[in-house]
Amino acid sequence: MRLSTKGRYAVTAMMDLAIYGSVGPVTLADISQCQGISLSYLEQLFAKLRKAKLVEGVRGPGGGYRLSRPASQISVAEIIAAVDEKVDMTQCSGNGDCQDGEKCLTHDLWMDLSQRLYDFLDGITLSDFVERPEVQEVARRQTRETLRHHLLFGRFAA
Amino acid sequence: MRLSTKGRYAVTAMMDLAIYGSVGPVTLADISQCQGISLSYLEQLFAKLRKAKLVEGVRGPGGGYRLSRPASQISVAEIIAAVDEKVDMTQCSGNGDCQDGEKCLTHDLWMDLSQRLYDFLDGITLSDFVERPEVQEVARRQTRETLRHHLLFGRFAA
DNA sequence: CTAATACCGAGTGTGTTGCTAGGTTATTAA
DNA sequence: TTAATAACCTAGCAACACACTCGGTATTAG
Repeated sequence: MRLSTKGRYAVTAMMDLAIYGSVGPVTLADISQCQGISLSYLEQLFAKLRKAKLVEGVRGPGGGYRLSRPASQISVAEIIAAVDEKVDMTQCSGNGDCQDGEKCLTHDLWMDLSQRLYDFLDGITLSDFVERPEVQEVARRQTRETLRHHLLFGRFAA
Repeated sequence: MRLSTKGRYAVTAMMDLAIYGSVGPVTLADISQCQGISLSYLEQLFAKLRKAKLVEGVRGPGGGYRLSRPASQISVAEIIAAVDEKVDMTQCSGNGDCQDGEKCLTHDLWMDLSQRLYDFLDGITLSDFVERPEVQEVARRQTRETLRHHLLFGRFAA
């Protein structure tokens, strides 16, 4: 379980999908502009998120990305694990073939801590953030703006 | 709050100090051998841990490192924060000077998650690991070995 | 058809990681 | 006093991850 800015980008982008996804697919261009992340980098991140079955892409105009599951069923741990590179996991890679007991001891202790951390992050879902009142507030306001924006560009024009 | 193998090295090394520190200072050479980490790299990590007042160095033969506080008062979060490099923290670095509310929204949500994570890791101390029965078991056995080792080299010889 | 958008791959500069190598101090045991 | 031990310090380096640019293809709505 590694945690860096890469994970933060992925989580915040997924938050955007959870918050604004009710209107329709969210484009990476929107996220790129709002979060200040490069578009191509977002594409790489979403390639992994898509491979992990966390999001679905919708091609063509009016397309974008949407969550492939309800926000309440997507945990922060899943998102971070999806964009994480495989990490070496030390010499004794879970096999327990250490040279002496001392190494295995601290190794096990770390695995214990690592598991606790994963469980903690696995217990936090995207809906935990979406349902906060101030988010609802801003989301409502910004959804109107998004709608207005879309109307300006004729996306939902009758 | 970043989390990588660097943090794992620091935490496991601190676990060693907590477990075997009762006998006396623990040398970096011992940790290096047991954990399979380079000695110089350990020195760099411990330079930061020392700067963060988490450990104290004892020079000369029979020297090494010891915890500067009881294991029950050293949290995992402190250790990881000590060896972490300063991270950029996005463009809007806590000032809230984002261009639009949307960016600030997810930024705040991430800060919230980040804080929850820190609090979680701050609630886990080194003593949580040292006090586990199987650790006590191995530590007792290995302490004998350590003592025997020291006796072989005349460290505690009368 | 045309524009929008996902999707894909190559390449690039920068920073972190973990290491090697080579020292200097401080302290202890002989 | 001397020699060994171990902390402490600096510089440099190879490998990798990070985040980015650039260029392209495929799909779909209007």
